[in-house]
Amino acid sequence: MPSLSDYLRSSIWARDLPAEALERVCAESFEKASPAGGYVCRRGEPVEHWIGVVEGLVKICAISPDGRTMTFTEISGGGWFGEGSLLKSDTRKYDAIALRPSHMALMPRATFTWLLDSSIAFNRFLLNQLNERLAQFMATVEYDRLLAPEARIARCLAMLFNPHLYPGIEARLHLSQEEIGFLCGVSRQRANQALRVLEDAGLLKVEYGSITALDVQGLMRFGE
DNA sequence: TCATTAAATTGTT
DNA sequence: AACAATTTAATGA
Repeated sequence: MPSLSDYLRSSIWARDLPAEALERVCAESFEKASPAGGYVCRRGEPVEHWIGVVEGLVKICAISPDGRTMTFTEISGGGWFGEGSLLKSDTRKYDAIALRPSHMALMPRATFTWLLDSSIAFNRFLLNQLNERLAQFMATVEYDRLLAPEARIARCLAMLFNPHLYPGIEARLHLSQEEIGFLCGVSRQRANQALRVLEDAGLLKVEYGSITALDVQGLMRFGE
């Protein structure tokens, strides 16, 4: 696992920062670990940090009043989240839960705000990240309303390989079929069935507790 | 290292 | 939703 300092320095947004700015970011940020199943942060909490996943996998999710869970997206190593909440002065709107033992980098609000006020490069990065996220969620609504379940699941999974939002993602994703169901808005049974169709199409490989993407472009085009 | 057991995940109805 | 089968992880000799 990379050290916190190495992790911060290798983040995409850090590349165009002057050395002194990086020093300050490293000095003020800190690390936090969460066990599998543990909350990284919860809905309703005050938002004090921008959060980067150093290692592991974190889902951003909500739970319905009757207990059903739905997942918006999964953040893997290299990904950052929570900037939307930091830009507003409001409590956190969603839960973040570690799906595997995970390490997070926490950048305090003051540091984040300072970067925002002092670095055009950082602003450019954030604008791009917000734009990519908006595109992802617009696409999700589109797929949800226009596509058959198998194509929807294919594209939900393909979107996790967006290099802007999830720079450290690997072809093999350690997600159970139940979690894939939460992510794609289908039952575990439906996810199971769809995964086998996609495997037969040669687009991914299904294994115990994980899937391996073989053809992300193909997943994105499935059902056209 | 191997066998046993529990827990997690998947397959099926 | 429930149940059975399978895979992995944990434990202890």
